[in-house]
Formats: sequence, structure tokens, C-alpha cells
Amino acid sequence: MDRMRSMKGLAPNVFTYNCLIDGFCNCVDIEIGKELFDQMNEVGVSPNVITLNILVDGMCRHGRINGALNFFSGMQGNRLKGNAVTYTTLITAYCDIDHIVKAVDLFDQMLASGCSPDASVYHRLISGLCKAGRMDAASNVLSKLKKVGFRPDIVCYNSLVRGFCKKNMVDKAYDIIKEMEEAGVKPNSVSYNSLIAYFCQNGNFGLAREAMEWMINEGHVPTIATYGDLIHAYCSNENIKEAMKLFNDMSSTSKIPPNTITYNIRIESLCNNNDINGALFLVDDMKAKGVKPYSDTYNAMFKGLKENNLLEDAFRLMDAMIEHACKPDYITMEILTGWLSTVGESGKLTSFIQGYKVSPLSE
DNA sequence: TTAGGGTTAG
Repeated sequence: MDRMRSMKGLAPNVFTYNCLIDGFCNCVDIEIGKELFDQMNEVGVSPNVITLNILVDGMCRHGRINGALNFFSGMQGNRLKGNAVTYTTLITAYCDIDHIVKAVDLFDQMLASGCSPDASVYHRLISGLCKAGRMDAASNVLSKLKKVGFRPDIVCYNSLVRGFCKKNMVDKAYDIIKEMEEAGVKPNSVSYNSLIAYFCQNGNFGLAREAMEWMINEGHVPTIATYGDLIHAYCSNENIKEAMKLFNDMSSTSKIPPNTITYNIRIESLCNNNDINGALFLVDDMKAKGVKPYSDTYNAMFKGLKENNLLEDAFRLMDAMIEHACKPDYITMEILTGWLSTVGESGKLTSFIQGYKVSPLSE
């Protein structure tokens, strides 16, 4: 931009600034984005609503949601009014941090300010309310959405199905599915998976498998999440045989190979049953199948190894983490700190944190 | 040429 201005004598316009601010907000530094915003005013380029939205979104993405709201409020007093995009961004951000009251408040504020919401604003709010388990309010917003002439889409319906299932209101979930069919929005695998998850959580394997059949008859294949739910539920109910069967079916018949989460479910279950060798075998199996273990895989293992005080195996896995650049998270640290300090191996932990291997059998 | 992407498993 500097070269454009000085060498070509071209003045940057609002597009130039918006692109630049977006770049700084997304990957470098919000403060520079704000400085550029101030600079626009100094050089007489008027920011538009897109400039506002870029900054609001940037602040939200950097966890500065209240800062974003303050910035927005400050602008509203001046010449910049928000639009549906501004409100969607803020409502989504507040929903994500479970400040659902604030999200609803912003929605009301939008209506009061005369800014007309689009379908997206309704969708986000419904999704947020469903996640928060506020199904009455979600149903309410759904009615409003329809009243003003929008139509819920598949994602919006799925939020509702899931929300009702989580609240043990499965009849309501079925009502939504019925409504979807009537509205010509075909339930998809996500819709069925919500029902399957509900039955799994209640240990109702008969109905879970029935829902899976229903899903298949409707032309949807079970997904990695379908299998994950079922395998987890079978493990929790100590029906390891059935869990194993599904796990093996995944690679052979279903052509959906188990992923990291599927492995984690089984590894956790084996560790809980003190079958450490079985769990270690699965970690090797992951390697053989090219499935990458993440910190939670290691955490499950460390927990099991700690219970059984199998230090050498833990050192081996700590090295594997270093080798594969898998970063320990706070859970890893919690498990290892407690364990290694009681057995007088805190030195290993220090090396581990610094990214050095710990295993080479120190004297 | 610039802005918002929301639903599923551990």
C-alpha cells in the first residue's frame, strides 16, 4: 500500500484498506488493524460496514468479544451502522462462549434498531439456543423465523433434533423429523445420528440399531460418528465383544476406517479395564494403519500406565510424542506431573517439556 | 477487488 501511494501516486480506497485490515486481523495483529482503521479516518477514506465487520470478526476470533461489542457500539453512535453480518458475527461469538442471554439480547437489539435479520441470524441463534439446552426459546425463534417467511434448512433442523434428544425429549425430536419430511427437507445422516446417540446414551441398543437400519433404508450410510457412538456405548456397557465387532466391521465391510477418535474410545475403554497391553497394541495398530494419535490418545494411555505404574512404557510414549511433534496439553501435564514427581522422575518431565527425548535409558 | 458458516462420536 505504501508503494502504491508513493511510487504510483495512487490513493488507497476502502477496498484496499479492507483487504489489508482483514489480513492483519486474521493472522497478525488486531492492533495494527485498528491503527489502519484510524488511519483511514485521517486520510479521508470512509470506512464502510464491511470494515466494521472485519474488525468485529477479528476481535471475536481473538477472544475479544466484549471489545468487539464495545467497538461496534462506539461506531453505531457515529456514522457506521451494523447490518445482519455484524449481528450474526456477534451472536455466534456469544453463543460459542455460552453467553446465550447476551446473544438473545443482541437479536432483540437488532430488531429494535430496524436492521432486518436474514435467515442466517435466525439459524445461528437457534443453534446457540439448542446447544444451551433452551429448547423452548429455540422453538420460539423457529416460529418467528417461519413467520417472517424464512425456511429452516437441514443444519437448523439438525440442531433442533439434537437439542431435543439431549433434553430427553425424543418425541419432540421425532416431531421435528416429521416436520422436515413434510417441508421437503430430507433428514440426513446427522439427523439420524442424533437419534442413535440418544438411544446409545440410554443403553437402548435395540432402538439404536433400529434407527441405524432406518437410516440405511433411507439411503444414508452410517458415518464415523454413528460407529463412534455405538462403539462407545457398547464399551460403556462392557459389551466389548460387540464393540470389537463394529470396530472390525468399519474397516472391512463399511469402508469407513476407524479414525483417531474411534481408537481413543477403544483405548480408553481398555485402559479402564486395565487391559494395558491391549491398549498399547492399539497404539501400535494406529501407527500401522496410518492413524495419527493426538494428545488425548496419549493422555488415555498415560492414565492407564499411571494406574499400573508402568514407567518405561510411559517414557516410550513420551518419546513418541516428541518424535511426532504431538504437543502435550494441560491434561498430559496434570497426569505426568503428579506421577513422575512421586516416583522421583521429575527430571524426565523437564526434558519432555523442553522437547527432548527421555527414554535413552539414563544411567 | 472487501465482511458472517451455524448440526454428529472419545
